[in-house]
Amino acid sequence: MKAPEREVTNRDVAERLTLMARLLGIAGEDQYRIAAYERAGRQIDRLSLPVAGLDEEELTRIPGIGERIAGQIREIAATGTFGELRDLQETIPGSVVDLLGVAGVGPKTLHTLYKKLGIQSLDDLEQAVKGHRLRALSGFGAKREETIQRGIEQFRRRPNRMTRPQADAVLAALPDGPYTVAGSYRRGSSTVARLTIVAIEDRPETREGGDDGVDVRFTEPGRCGTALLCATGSAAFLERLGEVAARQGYRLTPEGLVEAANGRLQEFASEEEVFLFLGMETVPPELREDRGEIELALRHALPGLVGISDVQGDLHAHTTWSDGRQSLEDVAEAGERRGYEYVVITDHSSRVRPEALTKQQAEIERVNRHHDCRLLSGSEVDIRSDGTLGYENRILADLDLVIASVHSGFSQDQDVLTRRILTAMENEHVDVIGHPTGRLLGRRPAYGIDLERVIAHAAATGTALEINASPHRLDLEDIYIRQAKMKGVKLAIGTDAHRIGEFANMRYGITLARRGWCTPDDVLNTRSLSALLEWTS
DNA sequence: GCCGTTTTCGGCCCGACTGTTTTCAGTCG
Repeated sequence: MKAPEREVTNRDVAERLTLMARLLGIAGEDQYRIAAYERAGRQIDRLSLPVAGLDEEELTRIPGIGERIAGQIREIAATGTFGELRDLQETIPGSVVDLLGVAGVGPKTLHTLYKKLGIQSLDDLEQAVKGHRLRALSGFGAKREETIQRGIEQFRRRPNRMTRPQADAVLAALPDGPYTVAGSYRRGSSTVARLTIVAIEDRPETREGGDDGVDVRFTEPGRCGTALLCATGSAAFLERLGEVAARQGYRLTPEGLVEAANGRLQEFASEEEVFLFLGMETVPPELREDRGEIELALRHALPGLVGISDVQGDLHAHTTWSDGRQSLEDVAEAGERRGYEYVVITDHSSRVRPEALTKQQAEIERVNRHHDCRLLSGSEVDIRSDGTLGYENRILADLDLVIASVHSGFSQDQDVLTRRILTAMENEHVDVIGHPTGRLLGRRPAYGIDLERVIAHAAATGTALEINASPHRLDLEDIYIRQAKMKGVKLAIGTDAHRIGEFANMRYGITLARRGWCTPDDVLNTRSLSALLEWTS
């Protein structure tokens, strides 16, 4: 038995257990046994206490962890894995497990494909689809072959980019030291291909760092301004800024501004000093995309962007009443800790029967008596595939805020999908369209809708569009946020929090709103409670 | 596999949707 090379984290344990669940699924095991491992994995993942130090008795006190899995967790803590998992891994290659990432392929399908057709890899699967070997199996037909073929194409195209939490994890693992994160991360991009950091040293050696997907640039304190500016980009922004400098007789370099006439170097300790020297307003990193910001900065006319401190509440939260893991009390407490005036409870219409919704409203009133942060009664109501909404109008009329979202029928053609959303906006009770494009970063592309039509109709009907702040969605994308804002459409930033920790994702939503040039006035939840309620009524 | 208990085995979240079926299984959220 080999000891693990580093301390085993809860994430490591959770990953092992989740992998066990997947392998059992492919092996065709009992679904409840599979579910037990999935549940255990989720449970460990959300635990704040490090699980590696617990003994078996303490472990079994965690809901969903019994004697068996407790023993396996102890084994993971000691050796990095566990025997039963190793045994299963020997019978099922890892390349088979990866196929679960193909949309339309679930555990049951994969079990059949693996056992009956011996499919072990993406290439195998594609060959089988192309050779029409799937439709020979019972339960499979031409349509499923097409679905899986689309899934394969999408899987192959998936970009190799980090989500922001993945990037944060890489940054957290870096050794301490004076440095600033630059690049697209600093500009607030929704995903990051490569991390760029500027390390500040008194006597920088001439060297290039670049381990572990991190690009390190060294500078000294006196030159930090241009170094950071150049490392932050974007390329288009820097090119345009270079032109501004050139018109004044300078060349922009990471070391400083070089006088064209005599090669003398002008150094700057901060970005602000560079912009000041060039006679410009400081351009916030989120705007540095060459979308007109340089011209405005020269005229000192940049918009006053919305900031996290402008936020008065969260407009999108789930609880245990649907698929969330937090109670109403948990939400009220989380809102209080964040200094919010309100949080809107927006459980899924598909999971809360009308009678339960009435009960929830009573419960919300009860919770509100004990907390300063006011819970509002809302819903995330499905826009069903036939275009109808998940609740009748008389129920929607009773709610403080209604978010309407598409959760199904993603593959409908663009016109049908677009019209579903337009129709939803026409309902007088619908206040917000949730995650308007439905994308899941790195997993699923945006569904095909005509966003220009959606934005125009949002303006016409006075419906807000959501900026979904979940780092796995970050939906709407910045250029559409800006288009919406320019048409007078309000943006509703919601975290879509399913558990307490996710309220902190608001910062991602704010970053995205800033990339869309939003001022506080463009964002619905910068309003006070009374102003918000006035807007919705 | 876990849990709760009618203490040793039966139930485990569920609704919408799709495709392949003629009543259901699998996927997805």
